[in-house]
Amino acid sequence: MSKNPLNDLGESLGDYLREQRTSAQLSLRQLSELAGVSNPYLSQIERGLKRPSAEILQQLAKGLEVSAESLYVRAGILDAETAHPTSDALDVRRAVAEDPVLTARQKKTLLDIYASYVEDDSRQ
Amino acid sequence: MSKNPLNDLGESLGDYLREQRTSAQLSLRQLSELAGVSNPYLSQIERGLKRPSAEILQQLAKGLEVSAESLYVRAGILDAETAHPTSDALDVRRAVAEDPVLTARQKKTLLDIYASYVEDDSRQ
DNA sequence: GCATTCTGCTAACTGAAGCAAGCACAATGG
DNA sequence: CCATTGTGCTTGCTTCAGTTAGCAGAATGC
Repeated sequence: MSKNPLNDLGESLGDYLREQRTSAQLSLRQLSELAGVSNPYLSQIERGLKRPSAEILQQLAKGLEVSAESLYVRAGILDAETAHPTSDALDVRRAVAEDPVLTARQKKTLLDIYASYVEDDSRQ
Repeated sequence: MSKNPLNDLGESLGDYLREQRTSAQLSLRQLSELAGVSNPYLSQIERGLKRPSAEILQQLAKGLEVSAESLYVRAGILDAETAHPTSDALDVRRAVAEDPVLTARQKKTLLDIYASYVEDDSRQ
């Protein structure tokens, strides 16, 4: 149906990036300069036409002063789903769940990441 | 000197991967099957000839049952240095900060993501 | 009115990620 | 002694991330 293979993730990442960029009062070229990428490429990322590598995401995160992980999650390359929560340290989970400013989606993201950390720790 | 552009990171990642694979008693093909990549490509990754994308790294991590994050670090695409958190909504922050099973780095990651959510929310 | 300088976007190219097919060598075993 | 099946590696090929060069429109100023 869609000839564009990266609709879902690409767009949500792109939207988020553009949102962050504009709210930071940066032009495409300014951010591209900060992040060390070309401005047309950044434009394409923001419109969901290209999906940036993790390296590029890290650069962009630095330029925008947001966490690289948050971009990774948005880009779908950090996901943390394997998790079956262990029964350990419920404080973080509860604090996240009860936080009034987070959206349900954001809560899920945080909980997933947290779960992956806990699982990882017990694994190795 | 070296005609190979990705010596440092590529090799340390490759060495680590091969180490993990062999100690897990897996052949190239077995792991490539588990991770959903081709076996020649995995071979090249392990020898530092190719540098895998974050997606591939995630798959490999899953197959080896190690954390994706550890591979990202080895691949040089996760580094964790960025942020300066804002001062808002202390509950989640405190719960994360005081969690005993999280590493300092993981705490930082979670706090960064949380900060980006909160910042994003108050921004717009 | 026209030049400058922003803004974002398009087009065409380069280089490398990742693939399928297949090779060379050991070890088994009929 | 040769077929089979395992190991890892090499060779081309396709696809796409990321590039440079340049276009179209809005805002400034001479």
